[in-house]
Amino acid sequence: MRAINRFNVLDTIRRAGSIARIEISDRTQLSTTTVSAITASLLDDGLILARTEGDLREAATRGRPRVMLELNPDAARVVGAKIAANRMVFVVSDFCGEVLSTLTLALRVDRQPIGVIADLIEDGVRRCVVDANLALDEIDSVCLGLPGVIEHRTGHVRTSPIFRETGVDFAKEMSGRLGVTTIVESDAHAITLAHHWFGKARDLDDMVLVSLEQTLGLGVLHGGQLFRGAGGLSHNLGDLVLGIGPQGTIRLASLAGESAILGDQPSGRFAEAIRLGRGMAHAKTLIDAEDNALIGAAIRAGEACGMALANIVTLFAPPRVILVGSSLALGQPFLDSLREAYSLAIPPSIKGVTELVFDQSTDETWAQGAAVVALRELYESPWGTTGPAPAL
Amino acid sequence: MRAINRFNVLDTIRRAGSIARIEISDRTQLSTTTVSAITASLLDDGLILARTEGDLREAATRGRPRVMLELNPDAARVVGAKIAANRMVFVVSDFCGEVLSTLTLALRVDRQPIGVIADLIEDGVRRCVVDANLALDEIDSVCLGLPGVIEHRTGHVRTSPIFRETGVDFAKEMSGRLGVTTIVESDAHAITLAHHWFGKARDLDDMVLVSLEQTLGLGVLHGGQLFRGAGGLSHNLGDLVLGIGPQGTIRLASLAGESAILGDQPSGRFAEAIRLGRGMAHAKTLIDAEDNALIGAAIRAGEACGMALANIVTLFAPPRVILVGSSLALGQPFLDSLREAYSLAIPPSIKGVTELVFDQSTDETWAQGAAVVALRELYESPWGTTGPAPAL
DNA sequence: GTTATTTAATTCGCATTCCGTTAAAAATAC
DNA sequence: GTATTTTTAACGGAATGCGAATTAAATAAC
Repeated sequence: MRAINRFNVLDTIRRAGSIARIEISDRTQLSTTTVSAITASLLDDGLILARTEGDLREAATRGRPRVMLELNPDAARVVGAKIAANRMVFVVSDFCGEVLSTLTLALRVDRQPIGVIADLIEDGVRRCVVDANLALDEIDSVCLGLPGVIEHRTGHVRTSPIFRETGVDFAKEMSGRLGVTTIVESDAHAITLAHHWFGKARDLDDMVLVSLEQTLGLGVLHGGQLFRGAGGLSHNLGDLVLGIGPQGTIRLASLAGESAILGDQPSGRFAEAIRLGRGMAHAKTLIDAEDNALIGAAIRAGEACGMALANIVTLFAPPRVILVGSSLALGQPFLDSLREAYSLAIPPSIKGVTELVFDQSTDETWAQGAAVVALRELYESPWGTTGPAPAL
Repeated sequence: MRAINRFNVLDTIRRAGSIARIEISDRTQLSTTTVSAITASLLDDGLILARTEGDLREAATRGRPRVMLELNPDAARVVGAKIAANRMVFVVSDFCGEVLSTLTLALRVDRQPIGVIADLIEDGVRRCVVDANLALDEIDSVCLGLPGVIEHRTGHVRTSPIFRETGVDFAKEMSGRLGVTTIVESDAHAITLAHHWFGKARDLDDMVLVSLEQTLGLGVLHGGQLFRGAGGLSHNLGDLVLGIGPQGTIRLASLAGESAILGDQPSGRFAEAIRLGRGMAHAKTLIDAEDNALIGAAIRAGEACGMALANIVTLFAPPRVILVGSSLALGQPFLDSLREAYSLAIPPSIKGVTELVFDQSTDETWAQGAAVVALRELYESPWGTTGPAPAL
């Protein structure tokens, strides 16, 4: 009981960023007495801080000025990471989700043995922590966001484009190496929470995010919680079947995956750009130069995505869908055909329910999302009402 | 707080059917003291009953015998209904979900004006209540399960094959006519809860149900709760897009809907059978007689369903999928091609996660599911942990 | 037939937590 | 200084939940 109220107060403070006790009691429907008791205990535990100035009401109010409460950034530190096939981005973040240090490693890791990848990640985490002037034992939790199908609950990576192996118990592997609790999560889920806390879904507890990267991922937020399949399984949109062709099933990934758009030849015109993680940017310049083959690929990919998107909206009917990922960089041809296919495929009965939003986040945002996953586990919401955060 | 525990105790009793206090305290982790207090209040309110005999342990145990507690069937009565295009089925059920009376009306209502349909439903409800030797004012709640896209929260019917109009506020309409709180819910959601309480998902809090009737519907159970879209919107699987053909999008309904399988000619060979609601049964006899046109249609429908099913499993990754609905009556050709297309389309990464279960429930089960929807509202789960019920 | 044993359920007393009210303290505007 | 507003503190009352002891009801043992 106390735990619930305590969490609600803490969560209210987080959402508001900075808030007076009276306001907390207003929003949580708790008496000022109780709020005072709980905030006193939170202050005691060092989870929040009091600031004498900062009352945002009209400067000229009489009466005792409000004491603003806010999260204590130093209450915890976590590391979030986005692990992609050709780059890794790490952030160290404080208890508020604010980034303390960033590290980007541009290197191609896919198809390396697990041990090598784990080595590189371990290295990145350690370096990023040092960059933040911290030691690893000051880190409370680490969360790695990877592409693929991941069982969050068990930390099992069922399949991932960056692993040769399937069924890797990666959370255990990394926890052992780092000596810090390590969570493994789908990168799409991470960016979904990032948008919920800081981005374009701050105002919503229900939404869907589609990530168009090397892998096509999905994040569904329902009642402020990530919707996970059995065992906390993440979704892999690329596995969606769009039809049956002459040589078997046609999956979304084969039309709209990175390699489908850019071509998969190891010695092709993109090989070098892709290796450097600049495939999509390079593609964009070629499209601007009216490279018809590429424009065609982008249009086909957009159509496939639009159709898949319509199906997802049919199933989830969210008020908002956020599209993110490197493929957005393809620009007009891709986006226009996506939008067109979407509006063609969306059934009339739910037209107008869903709003499409495109967002080109930096990789840092993805890593920050992973940090949010870690923070949410620390917050340990008893009844899971973690909601949006303040405008930064 | 008390409300939570009270609900949990009540729910535990419902799931167990018959259970001693000590066992409740075991399962709920509440102290025997608290359980005693709560059960006393439940007994006082007439929601549960005590039975001296019925201790199921080995007959020869020493000690004070257990007093078994069970739901009081008379604590509430609800009406559940399945409204389909060519028939209506009503049940009156008690507080346990047990059926007290049934009424089936075989009549074609689709495309009638709202007023006519409402008249017929009102009539059916009233007659079924009388059949149960009850008066309407002894009914606590009514729930109507209809096909289509329905906003449970508002009682709005966005689209339904049985209504000419769109955007009908049907809950309000029927509440007014009956003078009883009336809930409107998707028929697929109703049968989903029926399976959760009484059927093939008693042991699961997470599962997906696909209903293959005139309309193709979906029910997703997540943490013991129905997963609803924005505004409690129900899903319409028939709107899923399977590809783009020469004349626009190809939707699942156009391949696997009832009219797609049976043909849509008003004067066709099925016209009469369909009108009588025996379309699928008739089709089955023709298939058994090796009617190739129909077998072909069934196979195409099965393939389309299997593919759509694989996509749904890709998105939700439930441990079990239950398939229900009249189309299952088509038999081998349909089921085999469905299974084949499914196993072809299911991505290897989640192979083995999901178990397919086919179930040919009677219409009464659907109506019973609607009754469960009504009962759940009465139970008013504070934290929504309503789970499975005992084998009957 | 009486007593001991075992198990189930209830009663009693205690601790916690919350709320409401009231009062006091703090801090500022007028 | 006085008025105003926020925050803290204190007391009483109410609800809840738990542990320990007690009662209840049956069987086993003698």
